[in-house]
Amino acid sequence: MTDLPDPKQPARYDAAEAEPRWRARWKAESAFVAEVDSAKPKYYVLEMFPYPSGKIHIGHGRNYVMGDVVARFKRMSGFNVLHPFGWDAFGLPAENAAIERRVHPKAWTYENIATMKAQLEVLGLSLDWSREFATCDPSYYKHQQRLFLDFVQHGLAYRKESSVNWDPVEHTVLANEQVIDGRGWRSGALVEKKALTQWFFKITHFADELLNDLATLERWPEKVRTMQANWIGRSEGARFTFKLTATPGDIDEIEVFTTRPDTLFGAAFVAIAPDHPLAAAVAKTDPALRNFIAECQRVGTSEAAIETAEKMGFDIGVTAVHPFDPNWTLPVYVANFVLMEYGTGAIFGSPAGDQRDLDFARKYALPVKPVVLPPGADADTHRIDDVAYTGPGTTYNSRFLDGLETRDAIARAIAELEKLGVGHGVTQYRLRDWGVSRQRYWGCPIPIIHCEACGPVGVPLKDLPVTLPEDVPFDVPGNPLDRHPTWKNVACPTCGKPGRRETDTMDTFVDSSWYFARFADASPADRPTNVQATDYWLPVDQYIGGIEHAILHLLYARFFVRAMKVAGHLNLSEPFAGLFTQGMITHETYRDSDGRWLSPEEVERRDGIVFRKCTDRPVEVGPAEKMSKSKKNVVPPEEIADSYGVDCARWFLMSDSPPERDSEWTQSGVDGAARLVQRIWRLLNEALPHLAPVGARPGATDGATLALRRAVHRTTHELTQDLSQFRFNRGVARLYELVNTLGGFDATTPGAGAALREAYDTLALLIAPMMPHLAEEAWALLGHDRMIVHAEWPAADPVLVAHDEVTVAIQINGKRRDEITLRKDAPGPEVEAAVLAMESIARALNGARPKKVIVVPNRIVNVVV
RNA sequence: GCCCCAGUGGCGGAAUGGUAGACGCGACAGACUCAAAAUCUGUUGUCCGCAAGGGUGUGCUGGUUCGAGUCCGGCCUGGGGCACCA
Repeated sequence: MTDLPDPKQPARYDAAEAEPRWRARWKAESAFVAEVDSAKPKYYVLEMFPYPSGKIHIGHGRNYVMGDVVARFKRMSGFNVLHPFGWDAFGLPAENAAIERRVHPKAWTYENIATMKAQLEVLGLSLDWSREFATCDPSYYKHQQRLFLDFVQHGLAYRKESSVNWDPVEHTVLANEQVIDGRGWRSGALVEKKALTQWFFKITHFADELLNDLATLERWPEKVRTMQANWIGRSEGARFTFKLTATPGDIDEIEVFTTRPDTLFGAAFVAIAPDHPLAAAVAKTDPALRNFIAECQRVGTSEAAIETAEKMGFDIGVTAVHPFDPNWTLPVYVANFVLMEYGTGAIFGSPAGDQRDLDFARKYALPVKPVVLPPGADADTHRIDDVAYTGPGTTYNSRFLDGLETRDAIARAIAELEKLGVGHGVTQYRLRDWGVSRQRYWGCPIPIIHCEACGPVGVPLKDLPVTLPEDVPFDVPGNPLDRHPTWKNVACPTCGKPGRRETDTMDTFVDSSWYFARFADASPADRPTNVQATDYWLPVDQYIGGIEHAILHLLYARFFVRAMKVAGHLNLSEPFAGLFTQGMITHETYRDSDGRWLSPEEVERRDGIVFRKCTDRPVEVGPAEKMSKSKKNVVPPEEIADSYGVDCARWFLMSDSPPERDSEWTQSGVDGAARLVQRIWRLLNEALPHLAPVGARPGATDGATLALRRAVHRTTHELTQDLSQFRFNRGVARLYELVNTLGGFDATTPGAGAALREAYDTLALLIAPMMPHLAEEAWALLGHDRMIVHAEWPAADPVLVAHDEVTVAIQINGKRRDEITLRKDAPGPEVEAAVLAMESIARALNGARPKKVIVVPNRIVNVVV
């Protein structure tokens, strides 16, 4: 029996066959390799590069597909597009894998990269792979070491002491995420704070610039700019000193910072950080204070842990003299909520004007004297009970500040402090310098040699890169570089005497702070950047990544380009002209009865109950959460690619949810996308015999044919806007509407051949960014010789986009009562007359006389009675 | 604890201060079929009503406005970040 195709049942689109074929052609023609071309406008689109954690899941896919849709759309729109890819390859998980599975971090990382690259290729991304690198490649981190040395030279990197989370059992520094309820995640030991001398980048040098330039980032989400501004936290206030009545450890004063010097007459106490020098001095002779400080240090270094811990203080028995009254002394406390890193590590507490100070005062029975009278309040009756008044008002109970408004009182208080010579007005930032030292193996070595005679000396450029030794064991916790028998022993480059290598490596945020610049030209072996290439390609026109990077990564990158500019490696200040923060793909989570996470592949649903596959063990189903390896709620892209085709997955990822919001991966959504793919293919095949030849242009049309043309041009117009504005889900809806219109159009309509040609050509072009393989297949079937990746984005005809009639709702007192269809832009009086003549409106008015008729042209008519 | 964001049918969501629920999913009904799958057509916020029509409805609450999902105040719930996860 022969298998003749049924003319009524066109063959189904075979994605499994077509997709690899088109990817091979793109590759063969190097369709996505970018070259500098000054004749064309450039467009650099970049998705935040991934950490090679093992496998790509469809949640990553959303990020890359989004970027790819933009890249393909811009390429078709005439831009010279750069769309590179690489790997953020240093990091803690590789070391954890080494400890847990006895694989070397390097082997583990490069294997993961190979796996993930193969997965990515299936997604059909229009990437220029010729620029690929991993940050753990010595050919990349070599240049990072050079940048580090340049920063040292320009005073942008320096050493100072700061504290880390220390696991006293494992003798290891712990990351904040490895501290769980104050204990080490593996050892369970109570974590201690430990001071180490570490390297810092001087990001505070650019604090003002980083804050002010946020205003220039017009294509960044407002919320990200707000978050960064708050993070930098510029505040104006005063720094001044309290003289002490005793001088423990020869310390005779405390410098504090405050934004509210106007509340000084409400002061009840002075509080210092547990790691303040005065605390240490007093603790020498006070065992109880030593215990208190030790207790504070068990909280760990994270601000969240410190802020959520119960507020506690310890009176150190020293008093401080009020700067405005030598006869007024205040108790000095060590308090667990005062941070050494912020301001001066000391504050004064004015309980009536600060909630935390008030809680503290109530707890330790300190006086609460209100000094700011809220607007409208009465001085005789205004009381502070459990709620502090933190707003502005009129100063009272405050001697020479009495009667002044908050603003003036602040200025007057600062003037007084200056006159007395004990303080001055200052601008303070919450932003702290960036600590980059990590006591870990799998990171970029800090290219420094410590010499007893010369101090820290930079490794000479000719000796870069300082590479990681590979013969290291991971069965003992701690930093293998520090324990290595030979690696750290090296002669001082300056004097030749025996020296020690710096065994700390760099924070992995350093790696991701300049990779986008290296992508402009990843080839130079002798310098970090090819400035000609960076001048052409940078800044990144569209950067796409998760909102979780809104502050740290993006701020560090903004710092880095400024520092690189100082060192002569770049000519710009802002790395990312446009930013889009996409939401995450979520999926339910599954837990076995023993509490282990299970992947979606390991479970099955039977009669609505979820079981571990092939067993009777029920599985606990958790809510949809961010896809993450740790919770195993991931879906691999190959699974979808093999069954439905990757275009289907791409389409689903762009549909439904707005891209900035989280989106749940569901099977029914994938099914819907698969139906659309087949529907397009079927409609195209059915219409094909009726199409005019390639290049035919529709003449004058009317009726259904004109309506079809209008639909095509309107969709083109709207989709162009939607793609430009990252409204992919709306664009998807518009394309569904167009396909519905095509499905309802009779292809045998006389004289419709040219309009149909236009419609199907346009449809193929419009779906090309989201479903590139199907678009190529359709384009070829439509008789075009060149691939659609080289085709031009269609232009909408404004005449066909415009509507000549509009339907306007009619309200009476804001409630919709009827509607009326009028020609577009009909003048107000004409609309009003038409509306008032309507029988339904007359009935609804029931004889009442309209007081006012509001006519919003082409929108709405509201009759007010 | 602090900073930022979100909340709309059974579900994902749409809506320059101007017809709330586009589009998709699901459900229901019908067509085609011996039957099924696939496909196609229709209905689908909710309440009252045979219908015409009307009430009600965007987390809660108060306000601004001719008009509020949208703007403002106060809350509730969920999410992101908090400097060593990336």
